[in-house]
Amino acid sequence: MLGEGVDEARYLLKEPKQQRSRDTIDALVEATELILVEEGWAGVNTNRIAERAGVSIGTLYQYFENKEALVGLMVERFVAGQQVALGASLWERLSEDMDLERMIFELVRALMWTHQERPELSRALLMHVPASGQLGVVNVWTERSRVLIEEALRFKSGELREGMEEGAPLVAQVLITAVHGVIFSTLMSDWERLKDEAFMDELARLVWRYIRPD
Amino acid sequence: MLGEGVDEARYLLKEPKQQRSRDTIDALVEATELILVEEGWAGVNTNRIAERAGVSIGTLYQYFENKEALVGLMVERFVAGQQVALGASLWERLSEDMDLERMIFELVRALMWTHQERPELSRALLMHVPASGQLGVVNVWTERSRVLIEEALRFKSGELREGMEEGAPLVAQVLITAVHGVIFSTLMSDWERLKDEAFMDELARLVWRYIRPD
Amino acid sequence: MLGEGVDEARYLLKEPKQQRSRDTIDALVEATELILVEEGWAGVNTNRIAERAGVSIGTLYQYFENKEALVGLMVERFVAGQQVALGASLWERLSEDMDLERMIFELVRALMWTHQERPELSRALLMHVPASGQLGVVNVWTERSRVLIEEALRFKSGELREGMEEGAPLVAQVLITAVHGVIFSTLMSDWERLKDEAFMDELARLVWRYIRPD
Amino acid sequence: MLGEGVDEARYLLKEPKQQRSRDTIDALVEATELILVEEGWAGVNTNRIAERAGVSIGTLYQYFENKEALVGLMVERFVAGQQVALGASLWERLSEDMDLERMIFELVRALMWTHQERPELSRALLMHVPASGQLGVVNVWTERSRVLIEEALRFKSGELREGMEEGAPLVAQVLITAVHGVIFSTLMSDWERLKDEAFMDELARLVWRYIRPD
DNA sequence: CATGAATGAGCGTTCATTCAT
DNA sequence: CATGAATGAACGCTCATTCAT
Repeated sequence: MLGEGVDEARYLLKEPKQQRSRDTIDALVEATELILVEEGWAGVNTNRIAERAGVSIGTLYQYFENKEALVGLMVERFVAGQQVALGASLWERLSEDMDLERMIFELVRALMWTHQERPELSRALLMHVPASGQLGVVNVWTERSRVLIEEALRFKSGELREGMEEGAPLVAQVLITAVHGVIFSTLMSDWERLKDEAFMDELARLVWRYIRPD
Repeated sequence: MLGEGVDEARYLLKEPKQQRSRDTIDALVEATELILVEEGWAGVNTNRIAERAGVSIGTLYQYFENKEALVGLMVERFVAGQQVALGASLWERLSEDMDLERMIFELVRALMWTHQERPELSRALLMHVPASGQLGVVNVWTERSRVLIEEALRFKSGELREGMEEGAPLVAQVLITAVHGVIFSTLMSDWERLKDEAFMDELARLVWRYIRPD
Repeated sequence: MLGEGVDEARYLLKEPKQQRSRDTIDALVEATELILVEEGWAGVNTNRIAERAGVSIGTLYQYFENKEALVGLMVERFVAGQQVALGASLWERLSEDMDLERMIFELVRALMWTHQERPELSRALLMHVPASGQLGVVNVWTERSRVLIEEALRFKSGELREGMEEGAPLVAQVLITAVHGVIFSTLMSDWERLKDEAFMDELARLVWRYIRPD
Repeated sequence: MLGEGVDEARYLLKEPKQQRSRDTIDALVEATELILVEEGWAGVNTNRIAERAGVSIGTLYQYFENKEALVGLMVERFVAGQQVALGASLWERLSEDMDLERMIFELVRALMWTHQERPELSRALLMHVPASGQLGVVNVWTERSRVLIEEALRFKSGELREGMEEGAPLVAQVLITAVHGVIFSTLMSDWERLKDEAFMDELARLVWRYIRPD
C-alpha cells in the first residue's frame, strides 16, 4: 500500500470530536501555511495565525500546546499530502511492463510534480522550517519517498549495470538523493524551472545514465 | 583569474581606517559565526554578539546599520572564503593534461572539500540564514562556483558526448547543480558523509556517466 | 449553643434542590481543596477545578458567579467544619468540675487539634487564600473560636488573678490570640510540631501562668 | 555585631556600577512595594512595576532575571531593614543593668515597633508573598530576630525560673514565637492595635509571667 | 440544565535599536 | 568614538468567563 496514516494526535492537545473543532484546526493550519508563504517565517506568530484563521488566540491554545506543535502539524500534513500525491502519481504513471529507462523518467517526473502544485510552500518549508528546529522533516520526506520508489523498482534489478547488484534499494537511494538535491537547490534559486520538461528530462537522463548497463 | 574582491563596504556604515576598527569588525563577524554554530539562529542576537565580541552594543551599531548588515557581511565573508578555497583547491588538483574523467573526480572532491573544513557553519548558514532573508547567498555561492568550474573545463568540450555541444557551460551547470544539491541535502541530514571518499566517488561517477560519450 | 449554621446560599447562584446538584457542588469544592493542597494557589484555576471535579466548566458557572465565590464556599466550609470539630472536642474534653488550669490545657489541645487533621489545608488556606482577598476568613475563624472558648470558661472567673476581673472574655481573647498566633507561625514554618505534645503543653503553660493568681 | 550585610547580588543580573543604575533598581523595588501595598499581590505585574517606577519594561529585565528576582530583592531589603531597625532599637532601649522583667518589656516593644513604621507593607508581605513561593521569608525574619534577642538576653539566665536552665536560647525562642505569632495575627486582623501600648504591655506580661521564677 | 468550544484582556519576557554620557 | 543604560513594540501563552448547541 502506498502512503500511511498520519498520527495527528501527536500534535494535538485533544482529539476534535465535532466538525466544528476540525474546521478550527484546519483553519489554523491553513493560516499558518498562508502566512509562511506570504511573509516568511518571521511573520509566523501565534497571534497573527489566530487572527488570520478567524479564531481567538485562546482557541489556538485549546488545540495546540504551543506554536511548535501547530507548525509541526502543518509540516506533517504537507509531507503526508505530498506522499499521497506521489503515491497516486506513481500509480498512474507506472505499469509493470515498462522498461527501466521509461520508469526512471516517470519517477523523476512524479517526484518533481509533487513540488509543482504548491512550490512556494515547498520552498518556504525548506527554507524556514529547518530554522525552527524541525530538521527531521526533510529526512522524513526523503525517506518516505525512497520507500515508495524502492517498491516501484522492485522487479527491475535485472536491468541495472554491474556493480549495482544490490539493486532497487541503491537505485532508489541515488535517485532520491540526486533528485531531491536538485529539487532543493532549484526551489531555493529558481523554482519556475521545476515545471520545465526539458529540465526534468535532463535530470532523468542523469539518473538513467548512472544506473544503466554500459 | 579565480575569485574576486568582496565589496565589504556594502555592509559597513563607514570604512574602517585604522587597524583597531578592522579588529572590531572581525571580532563581531567571528562572534556571529560562533554563536550561529553553537546555538543556532535563535541564539544570534545583537546584544549577545557584541558581548561575545568583547565590544559594546553601541559599537556594533557604529559599524553596521542593523543586524542584517552584520549577518550579511558574515555570510559574504564565508562565501568568499569558500570561493578562494575552491579556487586554490582546483589550482592544486587540476592540470591541463588530465582527461575529463579524472578532472570530474577532482572537481567533485574540490567542491565537497570546501564544506568539510567548517561543515557546521556551512550547515548552519544553509539552514538558518535563508530564513532571515538572505536567500541570495546560496545562489551567489552556486553561481561563483559554476564560473570557476566552467573555466576549469574550458578546453575539454571535445570529450563530451553528442548533444552536449554547448560544452563546458552546460556541464558546469549540471555538475554544480547535482553536487550542490547532494551537498545541501547531506549537510541537512548526515554531514559526516561529506568526508566519505566512496560517497564522493559515487557522486563523481554520476556526473561522469552523464557527460561522457556513449 | 456550639456552632451555627453556614449561610451557603451567599456563595451560590441558586439553591441546589436535587441531590445531583448538591453532589456537583461538593465535587467542585473538594476539587478546589485538593488542587490547593497539591499544587498551591497557583494551580487553582477554574478550568482545572471543573476538570478535576468531573464536570464541565459551564456547570461550574451555573452554580458560582465567579471563582471567588467557589473559593469562598470552600473556605467557609473548612472554617465551619473546624468550628464543629472544636465544639465537639471541647464537649468531650471539658467537664464542669475541672479546675481552670486543667481546662486551659484541654482548651489548647482542642484548638491545636483542629489543625492536625488536615494541616496542609490549614496551611494552604492561611498562606494562599488571604492573597486572593478572603482576608476576613482568619478573623471569622478566630472570632468564632473565641466565642466557643469564652462560653467554656464562663464559670471560672473566680480562679483568675487580680486585674483580670473582666474574666472569661479577656482570657478567651488572650488565649485565642496567643494560641492562634503560635499555630499560624508554626503552620508556616514547621507544621509537624503541631502534633508535638510537649509543644502543646508549653503553650498551655504560657497561657496558664498568664492568667493564674500570683 | 547586630545586623549583617545583604547579598543583593544574588537577586541582580549585573552589579550596578553607576548611581543611575542604583536609582533605577531602587525605583523598581519601591514601585513593587507600593503596588503590593495599594493593590495587593494581584496588582503586582512587571509592566505596571516598570511604569510606576518610571522606567521601561526592558530596563526592569536588564537588572532582574525575572519577576521573582525583583520581588525577592524587595522582600530581602524589607527584612534586612527591619533587622537593622530592630538592632538599633535594642541598642537604644537596653542597658546591662536592667532587670529581666524590664528587659522583656523593652524587647517586646522593640519587636512590635519594627512593624509599626510600615505596617501595611509588613501585612502585605505576610499575606501575599508566601503565596508566591517565598515562604522562607517569615522563617528568616523570625530566625534573625531570635538571634538578636538571644544575644540581648545572654547574661540574664540567672533570673529565670527553674526548668528554664537552658536559659537565653529558650526564652528567646518562646518570646519570638509568641510575639511574632501575635504580631502576625494582629497584622491580619487589626493592625492599628500594634501601636496600642496597653496591648504591648499585656503581651510583655504574658512572656514575663511565663519565664519568671514562681 | 450540561456541555465545551470559544473568547480576549493581559501577563511575563525578548531583543533590535537609540542616545545621553 | 565607545559605552551601556534605556527603550518599547511585539511575542508566546494563560485563564476567568461567555454562549451557541
